[in-house]
Amino acid sequence: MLDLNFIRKNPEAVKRAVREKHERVDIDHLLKLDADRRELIHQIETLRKQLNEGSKRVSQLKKSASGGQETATLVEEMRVLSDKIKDHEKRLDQSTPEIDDLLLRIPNIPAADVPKGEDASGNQVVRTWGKRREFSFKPRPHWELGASLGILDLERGAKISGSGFPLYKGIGARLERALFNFMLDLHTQKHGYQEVFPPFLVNRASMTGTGQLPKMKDDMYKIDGDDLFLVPTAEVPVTNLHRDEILNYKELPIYYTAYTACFRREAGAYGKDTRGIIRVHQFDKVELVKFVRPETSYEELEKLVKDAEEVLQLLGIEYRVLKLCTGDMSFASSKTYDLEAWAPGAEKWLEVSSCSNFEDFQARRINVRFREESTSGGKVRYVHTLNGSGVALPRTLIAILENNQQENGSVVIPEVLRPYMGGVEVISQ
RNA sequence: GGAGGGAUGGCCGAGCGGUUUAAGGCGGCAGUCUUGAAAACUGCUGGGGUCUAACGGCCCCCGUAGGUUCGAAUCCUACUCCCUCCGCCA
Repeated sequence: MLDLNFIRKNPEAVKRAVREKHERVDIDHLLKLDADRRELIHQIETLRKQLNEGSKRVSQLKKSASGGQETATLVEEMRVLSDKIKDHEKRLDQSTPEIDDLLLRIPNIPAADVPKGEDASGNQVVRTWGKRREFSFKPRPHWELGASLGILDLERGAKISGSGFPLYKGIGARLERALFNFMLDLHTQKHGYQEVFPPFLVNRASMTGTGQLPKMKDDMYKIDGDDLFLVPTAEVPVTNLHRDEILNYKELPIYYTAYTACFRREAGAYGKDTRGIIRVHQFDKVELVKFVRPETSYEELEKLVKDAEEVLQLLGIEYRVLKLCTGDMSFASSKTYDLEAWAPGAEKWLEVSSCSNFEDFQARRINVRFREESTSGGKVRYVHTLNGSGVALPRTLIAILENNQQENGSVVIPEVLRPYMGGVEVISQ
């Protein structure tokens, strides 16, 4: 959510951001509603002041126990005034939700160095890492490898739940577990993140706070009978951890990492990436979340990306880093880097991480602030929030299977995972 | 699921229709004293909105939302969350 005061002063910049991110919000209409609202507030406050003064006089008159008639007249006057205020307040209550709703639909403004672009084709490759493996045979896609190795059973997953709910078995299940344990250990032990294990169901306020609602409501699983949603990413519970708090400057920066399963309906993505586990309704992910001082957030974004990259480097997966253009970045983001791993079987780059600086956009929604040092005036300011996958599992698993496959169909386990696998070096039939 | 108890500022805690402009304490910050620190003393110390060039003024916030009243932290209703006990249960 943007600062309404900022919108008043910079309507053109806001309109540009709305256009660039392909949103539709009538900013002029918002400003009109806002002006009306402020006029109404002014009226109410004037009336309320009169009411407060009148009530005080009633109190004094009653105490002096004189002028019964005067008191009765005044009380009657105040009753009329009170009704008038209630009437005005009703009008205010009608306009406020519309303003709030419009505010929630305005996207964040892209940072100055974000490339302009309409869609994914406008994204810039910032760097690549790793050497493309030369295969002496035609690399097979992960769904074939997974099935023949008996570690991935999509048919039975579909039987239990439906298409897009993968079932990992045996050494495959262990590999999945090894991956997120490895990632959590790396981030907690080497990168200084605190591990949290949050709820997988969250309430509406949390979903709205991080920006999934109202825009993405069709992409989420909603619990029937309760106002709860399955988390589409750990970003939601972890970022909401400090909702409505004022942090001490000494606490910043705060780094959290969390494993959760993630649930996404992927409405509107039907027919895309239907083979294998490239796009599924349930997947595992290790998330990185930061709360930082505003001055440091872009520096913190670069560090966050490096932390995610290290996961891929240690796993020996070829990847590239993209800086997303205005048209392809998410609603709430100021600047986003995507990490894409190379999958030689599926023959495409797969997004395994998306790292964003939201500046104060989320902080404003979830009301997370911090108090400055008293030497800086002790002012209360919004923190900046960041997050990124560190990293998403199914596609990382795909990259491992497809990159590390051998001609006989077996797959070599990356060395860093072997301690988590009971020393298993190769998955074979 | 059933029965009770509770929710007040960063924390503890008073208040139970009108000097509440939310007592008091703790914590925090600044100052005095001191070579420095501690102690003691003094002062300051929540958030939001709105008007103003600014100084500052005014309005709102005592879990949330309604209601009663000239006036609500205080009375009424509903809801949420926490605690205790019972039942059920991994």
